[in-house]
Amino acid sequence: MEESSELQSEENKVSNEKNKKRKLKTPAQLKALEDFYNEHKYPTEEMKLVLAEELGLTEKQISGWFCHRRLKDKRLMKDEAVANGRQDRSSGVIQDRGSGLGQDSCGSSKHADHRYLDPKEVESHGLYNHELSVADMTHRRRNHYPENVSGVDDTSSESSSFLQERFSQGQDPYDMEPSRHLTPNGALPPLNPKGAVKMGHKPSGYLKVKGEIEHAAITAVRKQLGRHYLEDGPLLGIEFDPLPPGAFECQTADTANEPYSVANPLLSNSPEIFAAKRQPSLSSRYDSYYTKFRSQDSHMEGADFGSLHESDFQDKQDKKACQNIKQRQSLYGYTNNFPGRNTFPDLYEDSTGEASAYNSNKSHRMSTKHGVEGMRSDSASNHSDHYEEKLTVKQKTLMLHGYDNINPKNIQRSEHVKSKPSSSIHNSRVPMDTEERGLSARMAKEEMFKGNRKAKNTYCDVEGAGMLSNEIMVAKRAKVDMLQQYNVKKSPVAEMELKKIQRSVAEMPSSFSEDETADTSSSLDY
DNA sequence: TTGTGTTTTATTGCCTCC
DNA sequence: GGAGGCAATAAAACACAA
Repeated sequence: MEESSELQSEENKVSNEKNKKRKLKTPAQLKALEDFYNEHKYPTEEMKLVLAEELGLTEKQISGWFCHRRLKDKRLMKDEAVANGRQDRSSGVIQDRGSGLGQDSCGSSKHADHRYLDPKEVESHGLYNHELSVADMTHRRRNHYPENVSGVDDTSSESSSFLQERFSQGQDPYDMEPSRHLTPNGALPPLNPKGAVKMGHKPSGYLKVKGEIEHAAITAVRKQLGRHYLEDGPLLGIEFDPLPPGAFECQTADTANEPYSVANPLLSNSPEIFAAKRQPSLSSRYDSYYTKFRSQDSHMEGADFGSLHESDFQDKQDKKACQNIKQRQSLYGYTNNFPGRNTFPDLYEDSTGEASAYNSNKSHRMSTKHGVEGMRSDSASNHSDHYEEKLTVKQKTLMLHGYDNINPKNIQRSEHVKSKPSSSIHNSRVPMDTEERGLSARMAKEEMFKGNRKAKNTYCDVEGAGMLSNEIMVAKRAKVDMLQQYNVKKSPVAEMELKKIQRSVAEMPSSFSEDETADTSSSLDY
């Protein structure tokens, strides 16, 4: 298969000139192109050249493919817009596009068409509904090649993520291209929520915002309940001990405004709460969701590993195994192919639109981190749980090596993955331009998904057990370790990477403690 | 096996921008 | 005027039902 793909690629180059009979792109080429397209809808000439070189295609073919791909996207978005329009009219629910914050920029049908957008803007934003379209299509493509795309595993396939690394150095954990969810050993990952794409129908506008609406409703109820609402109250059916006399004597003056802090002193200083109170507008849907999620998880600070769904866990582990390979490649060969741009920092900081939507995501993640750090110190002081501290270190090193082991900015970004939605989203809120609004909505969606999974898992872990926080942490830790071991066994690539990283860690400056390096090794599987 | 519909690829012409 | 992008079109490849 591998040989045939390469052969076919070579054949493409030669035979395309000889006869005009069209050649289908190999699955690996398609995967690479799709991946790249998700990052850069309008690749520069250099990018095209490199892509062409990597994929064994001509630049013309690359250009043509991207052109057609954009057309395809546009077509799909039109269809979707029509479908959504119908749905929205019939349901009368909040429009999906833009999810509130980005509505002005993405909600109008006018913007459903690339033609009305600055191409650069389109690229850097990603049109709002783009992910779904691409996901849908890549999904279809995967069906189109039932023999398993990753089974090709030829050089082009290798170069796909590789190229992505080179040009974007970003990985959105919630990107929905199935191609990225293929495991390094060629097996399809276990079903996960993202697999819902498989259901064939894209989520309608209503379905997509339904969860948000529910959270908003919960928040509303919560505010109505005021002090009576206990975030971390006992499970239903548990009887309370009688309160001691005077138990309510020392309430804050305005408890109605501080239901959370009453319920959970840990949160009283939370900037999230502050922000939630400050933000009664549309965005409060997310804010309140974050708050809810965080409250549920107030004892879980630092134990985010266990809160990952195993499928996602596997996904991330698989992706990282591949990424690590690519990252190392990028270190010795392609760190700066394009002078003046496309280095990682450049991609991050380039605000001209060349950088993909990841830029914004990353910056968000970076900013998110700070709030989380702040909260972490809070919870740490309250919990005095050494496991938590250890996990924090572990997570840091894990993220450092698992995601981005080069760039400090990337490290920060990686922190975001484990971080909870934080106040910095709100605290750093300044008058947003269109791009930021659209981005904000998207980020909120991402965070919501993470939060959903996390909250669910948290509940699962403590369900009916009444565990003390330490026990919870231990349980979670054990779960994480188990999953890590499982993933090492399951993924030979990850195992190989593990050994390689271990070697490279041995060469690291002595400032890295042994503990950290040890954690790093196991964290690879994250 | 065949016919039909869909998707993908290649080509060409036009338009816009620099 | 050249480069890049979009749109239209043709044709090959593919999926699927009869």
